[in-house]
Amino acid sequence: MSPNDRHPLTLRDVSEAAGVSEMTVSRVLRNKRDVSEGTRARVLEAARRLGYVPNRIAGALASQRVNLVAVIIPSMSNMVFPEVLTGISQVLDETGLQPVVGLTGYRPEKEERVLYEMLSWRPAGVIIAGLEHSEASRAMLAASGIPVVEIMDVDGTPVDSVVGISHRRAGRKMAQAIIRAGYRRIGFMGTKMPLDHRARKRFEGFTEALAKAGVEVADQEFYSGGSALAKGREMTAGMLARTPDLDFLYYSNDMIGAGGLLYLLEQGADIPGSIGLAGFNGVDLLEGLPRKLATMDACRLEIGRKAAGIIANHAAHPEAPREPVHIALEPRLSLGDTLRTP
Amino acid sequence: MSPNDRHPLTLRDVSEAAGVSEMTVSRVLRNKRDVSEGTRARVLEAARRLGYVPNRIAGALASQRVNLVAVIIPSMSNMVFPEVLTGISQVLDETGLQPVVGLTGYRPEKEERVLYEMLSWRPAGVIIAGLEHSEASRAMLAASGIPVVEIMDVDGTPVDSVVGISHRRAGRKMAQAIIRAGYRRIGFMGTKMPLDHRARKRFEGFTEALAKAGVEVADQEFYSGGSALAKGREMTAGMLARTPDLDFLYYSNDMIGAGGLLYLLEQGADIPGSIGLAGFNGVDLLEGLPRKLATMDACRLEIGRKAAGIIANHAAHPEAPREPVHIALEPRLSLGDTLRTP
DNA sequence: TACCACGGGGGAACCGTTTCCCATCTGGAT
DNA sequence: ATCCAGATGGGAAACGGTTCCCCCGTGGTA
Repeated sequence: MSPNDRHPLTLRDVSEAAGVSEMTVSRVLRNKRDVSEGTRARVLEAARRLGYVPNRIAGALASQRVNLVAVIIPSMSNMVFPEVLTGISQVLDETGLQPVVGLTGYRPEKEERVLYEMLSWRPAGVIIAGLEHSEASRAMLAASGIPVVEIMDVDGTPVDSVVGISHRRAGRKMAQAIIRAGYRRIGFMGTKMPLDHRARKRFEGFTEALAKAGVEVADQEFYSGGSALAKGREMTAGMLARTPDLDFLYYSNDMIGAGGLLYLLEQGADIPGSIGLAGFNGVDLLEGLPRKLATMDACRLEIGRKAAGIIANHAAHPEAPREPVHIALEPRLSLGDTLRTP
Repeated sequence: MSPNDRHPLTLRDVSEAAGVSEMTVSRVLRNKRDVSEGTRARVLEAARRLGYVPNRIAGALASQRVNLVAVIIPSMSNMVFPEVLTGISQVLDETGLQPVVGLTGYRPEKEERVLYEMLSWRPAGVIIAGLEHSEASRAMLAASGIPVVEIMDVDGTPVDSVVGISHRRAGRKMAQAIIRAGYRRIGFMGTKMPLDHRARKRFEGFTEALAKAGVEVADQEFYSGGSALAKGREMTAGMLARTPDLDFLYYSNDMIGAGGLLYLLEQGADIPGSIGLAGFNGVDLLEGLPRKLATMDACRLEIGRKAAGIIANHAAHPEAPREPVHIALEPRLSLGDTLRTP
């Protein structure tokens, strides 16, 4: 308010304005006891009038406590991570903790840099996607001394806590449902991302369960970049031209699955009679499609909420002994209208 | 590495291990001059061996410089803000600056709290969605003394810099295109969000331009919650049942527009002959639809990149005089297959 | 009256860096 | 031999809070 642009306000400025010591101002602003109602009101009024905003950097240094939670994820460009973030925010909002997001672009070196950067702020906890990290990253996480929650995936050895689903199992479950429904000539479409370990694990679980039933993937194709919906369309057209006798198409995500579904509907395909389809993720976009695509829910919101809960819990009870928490959520299969019942 | 869990490592630990002073370690780690190659190597080696991660809190306090950029947006749940964030990250990644995201849920009080929280970390800049803020928020922004970029919208008075499009103009442009194409009985569907000022401005611009042509919106409906694609479907069905003679439907976002499009295609409607459609945003999802929905690109990625660029520029030249930058991007109309040419 | 507990508030040290300035050493010029 | 510049490195004082401990005054109690 007062055009005192000399230098950002400090506790001292407020204390002088209120006629008390800096200590008292600090106590008032942190809602500590040992201050009378009168002084408290005076201090609050002075702080408000001056437009004082405390300096958390100094506060954090002195108290050795930081209200930041590092969240490290590969990307924002598909719907999955934003939804995880929404879950994290929902829970953290109630606790005074603040998420800080870092993006790795699925690149381990980038992940390492981002992690280093984040840890240098001494956050209250780390939420990081995946279980696959560079040696150095794992070392940093382990040495940080703060709670770490690896999310999305449970197939592997976590550094500390973990919240996710088993993608291998998700792949298997889908394969089993497909086999049970009587499909045998199965095609697979997915992203061309060697570093997307979760997609890989789903595919592995999928082929493994097919093998158990004596079935092999009859055709497969991988894409990268571009609009997923359009890619699903193109790839489906291409694959069916190449391998016309397919009776099922498994897509590694709902978006390309939806593209394939729209394409097949236009072609007048008999779904799920002569050809079935399934995707993965359970995005709510599917609700509005002409037919509901079979899919498997990845529990994204819940993963975010649970992970944030673990960090929040540690932050609330700093002295409590640290037990790693391992939560494996169960992806729910939804048959939709594109996977016939046996 | 060494199981020295006593207490997080400090410069002192590294300096002792390397046999130099803390100052020298600090210089090495910040790539400053005045250190011989030999010492530099020894220090680096010691830091690596110990697994030292600098404490930026202390660093920031001492140097009065912070590499964080506050990004304050309403939500992550539609594709628009994640894409803006992607743009911001792309640019900030090159500069050593780190975005910190805060979510407001379109609520001014929440925005105020989040902003306060963010400013208390003394970030290098603030990127905040929209031009409408509470009195207190505007005061905080103005008093903060750091570069502020308001994004998405240019219809209003910015606190400092601004990057966005004119939503009013976007609405007008779309209305003009519709009128020019000869449509006259126009229905509107949008979100029921009194606090989504940008949607409101688009609608205002839209009706204003229609009025100029002597046309009024013949029917309108607002929704909230749920899957946008499904809502678009339902609302379209409902509206056409209620007002069967509509010859155009304008949707406030592409998702509900896509729902409406899918519905009408199923009904075998003659698009764009007897009924036209248009959405807003230019999401790349539209590429894969059976017909391409007419839409208007909101330049989301570019907004993020430009806004981040302004902050990065200020951070790189701290002493340069601060000129507010005003950038109005031009949304591109794309006729797709659902808006006939005149 | 002496004592003590307690409410209310202040002072000093410290958190781990960076900034600023000074000390030392070397080698070449004088 | 002396002087000085440049290279290299160290020391002390911030930075703006919080923690910990102490002080003062008051009022009830023995």
